[in-house]
Amino acid sequence: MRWSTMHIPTLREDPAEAGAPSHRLLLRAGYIRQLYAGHYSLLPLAVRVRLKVIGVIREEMNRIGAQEILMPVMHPAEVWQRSGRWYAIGDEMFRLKDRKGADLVLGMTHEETVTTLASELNSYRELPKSLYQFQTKLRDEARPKAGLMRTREFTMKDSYSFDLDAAGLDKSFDLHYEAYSRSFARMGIPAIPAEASNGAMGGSGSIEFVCPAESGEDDVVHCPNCGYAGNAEKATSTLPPADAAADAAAAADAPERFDTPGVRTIEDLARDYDAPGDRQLKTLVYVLGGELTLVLVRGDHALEEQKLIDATGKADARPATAEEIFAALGAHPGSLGAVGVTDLPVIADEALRGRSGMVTGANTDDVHVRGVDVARDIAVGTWADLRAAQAGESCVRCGSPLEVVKGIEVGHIFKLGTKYTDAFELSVSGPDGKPARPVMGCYGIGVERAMAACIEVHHDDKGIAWPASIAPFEAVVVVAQQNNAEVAEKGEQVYRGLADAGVDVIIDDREVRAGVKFSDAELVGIPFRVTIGKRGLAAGTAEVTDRATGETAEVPFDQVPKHVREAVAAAISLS
RNA sequence: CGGGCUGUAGCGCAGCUUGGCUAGCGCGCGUGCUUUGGGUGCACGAGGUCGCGGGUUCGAGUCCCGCCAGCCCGACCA
Repeated sequence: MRWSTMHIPTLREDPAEAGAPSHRLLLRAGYIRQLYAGHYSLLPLAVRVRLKVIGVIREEMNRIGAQEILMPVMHPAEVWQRSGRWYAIGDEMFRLKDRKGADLVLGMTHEETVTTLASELNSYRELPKSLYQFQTKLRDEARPKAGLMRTREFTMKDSYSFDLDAAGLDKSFDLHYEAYSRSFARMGIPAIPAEASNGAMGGSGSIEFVCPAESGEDDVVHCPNCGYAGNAEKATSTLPPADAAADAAAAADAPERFDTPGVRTIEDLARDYDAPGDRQLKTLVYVLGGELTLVLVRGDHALEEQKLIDATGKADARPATAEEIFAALGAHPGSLGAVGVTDLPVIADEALRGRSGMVTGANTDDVHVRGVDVARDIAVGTWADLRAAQAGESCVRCGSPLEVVKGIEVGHIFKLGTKYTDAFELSVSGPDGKPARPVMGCYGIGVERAMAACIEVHHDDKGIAWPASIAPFEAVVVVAQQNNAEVAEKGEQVYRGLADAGVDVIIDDREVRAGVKFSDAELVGIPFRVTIGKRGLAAGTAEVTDRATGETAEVPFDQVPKHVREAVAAAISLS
């Protein structure tokens, strides 16, 4: 490939609209251009990287025995109606009508479609089976952002496993876990596997792969000591046991009301009434599945909404409005409590179990109660882990202090169960001759997002520094003096030598100053730069420079192909 | 969907507050000379429905109203 003929529109200045490093660099280095919000054209360099990412994932999927297919982007509404998601999903699904007026869906994922294919599985002997594809997904994201990080149109590698039973699903799940771990490692993406909420996908378990990055949207609770990790929506931590003596000291025979004029917050109460946050009950009011519900957490804890949803199975959760609250409890937020409340469901966080001597609102403005014994005074209907784990709390596995890191969700694997095989009434003949319902798993990797995540991790002030495994080219031959016939010819020779040695190489044969070529090579992020110039010509050497480290080696011309090929191989095996 | 901000040449911006002759600057682009291993220097040149629509005015890039688009924060995110 020749730089002089390739479309690589690099920009000298940073584009104004780009915030995240990957967004800025993808634009500036000539990889992508925006058509409109959330929709990007991939230019030649990006297409090359995308194909390499796909290549890595494809190898790893094939390695675990998955088979590649390709399903349509556009689906009849019927299959989505059959699974129920036609009704369950809101504005995020693109819907349209064809000329006959038939309802159609632009696929945001392919569980329905693959399950219709799987109807041709007839016997347990055909299981397990994993099918995968690289296909465009369309999602009407409320807020596309950060370039390729969050778009409305993107490529996803999605795979779907079918097994005879739960044990089989576990195995397929583990195989995908391995394939994902290997894929991300090969692409130089330091993805942390984190326990995650299944969310609306349902099913019995899920792990998301999170690449730590400032620009990420996920919070992951992570133990640097033992490696435990969980999405904030799911992660737990160990708390020190409550101080029984202190509880006893604050306890009372019955809850005791006391006036707290002007007190609205946990902090007010802690400061003015000797009630530290961990001695308070925080009473939140939610509308869960249309029903007003009291949610209790410790005063110094934060509710994790997803845990509330997971614990109750009610996906339509929202905080109640001040009006709804006043109508039900007769008080405003700041003076709410669950003591004596029997007409509303109460769900409480596990950290409150067994506590006594607690302080909470009295459901009268400017009045609180103390000496509350949770077991005695509150009609808790459901106990659950509801609080958000926080940095500094103890790891549930090893007890070390946890940290909270921001990251990008680059992959997610789910145990689905039989939600879709039930809906489509899929069955195979089991070993006993009776019908058996296959259990499914689904597994996704965002291809362009993985590219963005990789850049977030591999860049510096000069530009991108791709891992060799997915770089658009492995090496660039820079002809330092294009107008010097001897230098130009030597550049061509070295270029051919590298190509013949199997190196994915581009020659920068443009009639521009050497400085421009150096800057562009660094901006674009090609791992190895082979510089041919007058200096080296006399000595019979080229300079081979490592993009990531900046280290340069003088290499005799005839050894350049071998040297670079080995350097590339080493770089690829490293990751 | 709520809050904030921004739309002027391919990119980055000034001009708007206080309306006024032909709308400017830097980068990039073209031509020529120059320079030649870290985005050279000089000269000449091309490139604009000032986001769109309406209004006020003798006159609107500038003031007013409406709309659209984009960015950031939040909500949302199967």
